[in-house]
Amino acid sequence: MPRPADPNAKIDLLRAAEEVFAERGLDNAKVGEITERAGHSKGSFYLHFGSKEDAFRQIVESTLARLAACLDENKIHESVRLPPGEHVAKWRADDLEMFEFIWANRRVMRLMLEGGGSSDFGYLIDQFADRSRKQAAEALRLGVANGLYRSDLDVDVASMVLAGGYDRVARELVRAERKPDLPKLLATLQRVCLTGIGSARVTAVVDRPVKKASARTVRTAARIQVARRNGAT
Amino acid sequence: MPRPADPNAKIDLLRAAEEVFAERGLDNAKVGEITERAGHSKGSFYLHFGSKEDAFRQIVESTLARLAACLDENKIHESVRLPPGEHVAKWRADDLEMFEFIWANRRVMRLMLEGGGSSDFGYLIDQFADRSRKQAAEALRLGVANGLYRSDLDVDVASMVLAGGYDRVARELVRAERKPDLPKLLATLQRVCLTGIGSARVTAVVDRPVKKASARTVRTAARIQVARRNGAT
Amino acid sequence: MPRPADPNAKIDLLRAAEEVFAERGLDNAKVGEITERAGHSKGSFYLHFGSKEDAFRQIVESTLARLAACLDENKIHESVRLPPGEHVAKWRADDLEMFEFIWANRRVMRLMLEGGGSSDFGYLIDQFADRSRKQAAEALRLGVANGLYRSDLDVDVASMVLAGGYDRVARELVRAERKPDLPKLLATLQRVCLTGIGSARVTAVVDRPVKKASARTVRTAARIQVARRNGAT
Amino acid sequence: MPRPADPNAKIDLLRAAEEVFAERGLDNAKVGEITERAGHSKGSFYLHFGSKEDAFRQIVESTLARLAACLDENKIHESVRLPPGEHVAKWRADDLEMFEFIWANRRVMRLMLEGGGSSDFGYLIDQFADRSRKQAAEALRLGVANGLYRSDLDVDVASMVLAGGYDRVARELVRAERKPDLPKLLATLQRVCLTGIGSARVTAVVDRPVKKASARTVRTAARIQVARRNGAT
DNA sequence: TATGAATGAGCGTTCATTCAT
DNA sequence: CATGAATGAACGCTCATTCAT
Repeated sequence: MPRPADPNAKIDLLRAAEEVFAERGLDNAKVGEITERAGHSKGSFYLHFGSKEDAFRQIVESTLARLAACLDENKIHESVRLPPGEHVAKWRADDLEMFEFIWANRRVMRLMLEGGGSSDFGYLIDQFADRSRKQAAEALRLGVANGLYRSDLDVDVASMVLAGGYDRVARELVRAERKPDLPKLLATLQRVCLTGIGSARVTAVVDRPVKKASARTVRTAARIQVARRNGAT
Repeated sequence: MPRPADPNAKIDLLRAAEEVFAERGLDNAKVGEITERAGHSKGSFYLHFGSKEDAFRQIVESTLARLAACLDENKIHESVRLPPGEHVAKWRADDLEMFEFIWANRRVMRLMLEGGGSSDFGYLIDQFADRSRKQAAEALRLGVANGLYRSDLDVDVASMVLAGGYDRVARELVRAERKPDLPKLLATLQRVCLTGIGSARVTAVVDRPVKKASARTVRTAARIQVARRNGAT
Repeated sequence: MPRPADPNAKIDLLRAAEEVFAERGLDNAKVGEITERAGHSKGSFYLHFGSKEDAFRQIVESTLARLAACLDENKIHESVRLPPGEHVAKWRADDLEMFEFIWANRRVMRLMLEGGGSSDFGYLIDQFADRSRKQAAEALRLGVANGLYRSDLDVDVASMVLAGGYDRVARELVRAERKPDLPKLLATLQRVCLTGIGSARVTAVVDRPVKKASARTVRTAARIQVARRNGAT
Repeated sequence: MPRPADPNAKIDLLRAAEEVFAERGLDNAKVGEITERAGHSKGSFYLHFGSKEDAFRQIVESTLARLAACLDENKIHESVRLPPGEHVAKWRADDLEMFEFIWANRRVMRLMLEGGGSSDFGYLIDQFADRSRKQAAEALRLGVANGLYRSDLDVDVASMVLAGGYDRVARELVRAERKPDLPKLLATLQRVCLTGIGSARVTAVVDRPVKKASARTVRTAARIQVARRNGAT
């Protein structure tokens, strides 16, 4: 049964594609299932997309682009110039915006965070991960320079922890069944990132720039490597 | 006596399979390519594995099992009972063992961390992520009880940051071309986790349990949601 | 409007499938050969049939269903109520209809009578054989009650002979190169069935219900069994 | 685990092959299953048989050869020279011998009667059917000449009925779960063949040589053919 | 002779993409 | 623009047969 010209065709198809990609991953998604759910014909799919991969790319890239706006360099430059109290509040507001977006688009975000079900698009995910880390690094660098962050901070490693921590929160969020209290969650997240986990007793032990590994650690590591050489499968 | 079983057959096949799965992902890996690279026949593959998926599962599960040994609960219980200095050293030694393993098995680890190229095995990755987070939470809980970690720590959120931070470091590691100085890297990582990123100026602002979101944050969030309702696709 | 469905596609495929199944049997028939002979693509085959077995089933079952109409119970009930002369004529007309059908569909009929070339479909053939025998038994029972057939008839055995005799005629027919004179053949067949093969001299010997095996026969049988015990594999 | 030289190897393999062929048909039987059930190696199978088909042929042909002995021409020549009473008794004894053999070898017999599960061996079955019919024809011819059978018998058709009737009884026998009372069954079978099924009322109608089809029958047949041309699928 | 691991040709089926209407 | 029947390359898996021991 043909239907009249449908200006919503592409939207229907994108929505259905998103659904199917999310459920099955790129490789196991069938064009036929997408068009069936969209209520359009297979031919219509190829009127709007060059290929199945193209549809996937359009979905992922548009989401990625919109998400990237939340990780804007300008915001960072602005933010680090603020006095501590406002900096912290701005940070939280920016995070909230980003996580609201992630929640709203959790299906696609989850698809992306879990690799898209195809190794061919790993680059997209990597790209985003690299970007978020670089932004974190830049923010830390500026923050250190502005006295917001610890002057002895190893920016490379800290940016990994920061990006990774946020990444993990995002991964949990996209899999959540009910929307959590985001402002509260993000405030706590921020606080953990800023203050770390150690009590005074412990931070005293580590709270100085690490020059090099202690002799003891090096010996332990050596033992482990020897063990592995002998026994690993 | 029949021709004796080629003792290398399965190993060759596993190695080749690992290679091909890593390059193409499960779905796009071709059994023919695996056997060709392994230098064995197609039939031989099915002498050792029930199916392509079975080979994938064997590779991933055995790696996962060996990795799980590095995330042992006993270690945690031991570790938190030590005095701060030793606790910190033990932590680093355990981390080193784990990351040495990850480096040694970086090809499979990368495959797993990037979703295996198939949505059917997402559960494996999820499972591991859940596990690592639960272990982190348990460690934090005990550490707080023992006075090692801040008494006002939100264990749920902090465990996400911790697991996420380590996760990210692992992701960078499996993609690294040259082996980094792991002891140094892990010491820095540990230090960041323990002390956080904030300078005294900033931590002062946030260094108290968060009761609820500030009025300002709530207003910001509301604005965002309205914006999304109007414009998001 | 899409390209309209090729109305001949399924018919072409069925014809070709029938041909190939008849030549090679189900198991040795190759889908590729069927589609090649049909002048359609391999994909087209799966547009019309769920599997090779499904195509086989469709061919066999539709023929079987149409054939079953020739073995209708109603016809039997009608027929046995007629006076002898008309009964005999009706019988011949019904047989003619059935054997005309068998001739017209001799390729499929032969396929079926010879087991379809696959043990998985033996049940179809058995089913038909059972049915034809049951119909014969019913017809005989009614005929005996109506005085058309011998009152001392052993219906069970006679129905086997009847069904078997017709079965064999059908088997010869489906392998015949030229169409025989069916009305004549069937008239003769009917006559043999009705009057038997024995001359008066011989029928006198056997023309009474058999009570039990004679002593001589039993002794013979015993000898045979002993012989078998000693020598048969 | 190798076993000592086993002179029973071929017998074990034949028995297992018979079993598997009977269960699955030639095409679906797997050499691996045969050797497993036989308790021998795959290699051993090919030491005794050139191929799977060869094993099948050996099984079928040896059974067929032994069965053929039961359909011996000499017996026929002997039998028809006997006076009626003895002729009938001899017939029954010969039948009994044959059906005892069929019962004893019912698994292979069933395999053969049902087409062996492969069209490639249809010729064996056809061959046997032709042979049994020819023997029947020869017996009838001689019997007519000797006044044992009706002088107006159409030997060609009657031999089909005879061979078909016996064939059907054999088909039922090979599928029977318990051994029937063969002497009684065969006596009844013989009686039906000799005397036919018709009562005097009916045989009177047909008991004369058929010259040609009646005008009425021909018209009926014509009607049917017209109908088929118009309506057949 | 006996073994059973190894082989690889072969086939059923899927599904992204095309194109006549 | 829209349709969906048609296409055919591609791939997982099977299993009869071989042969080093």
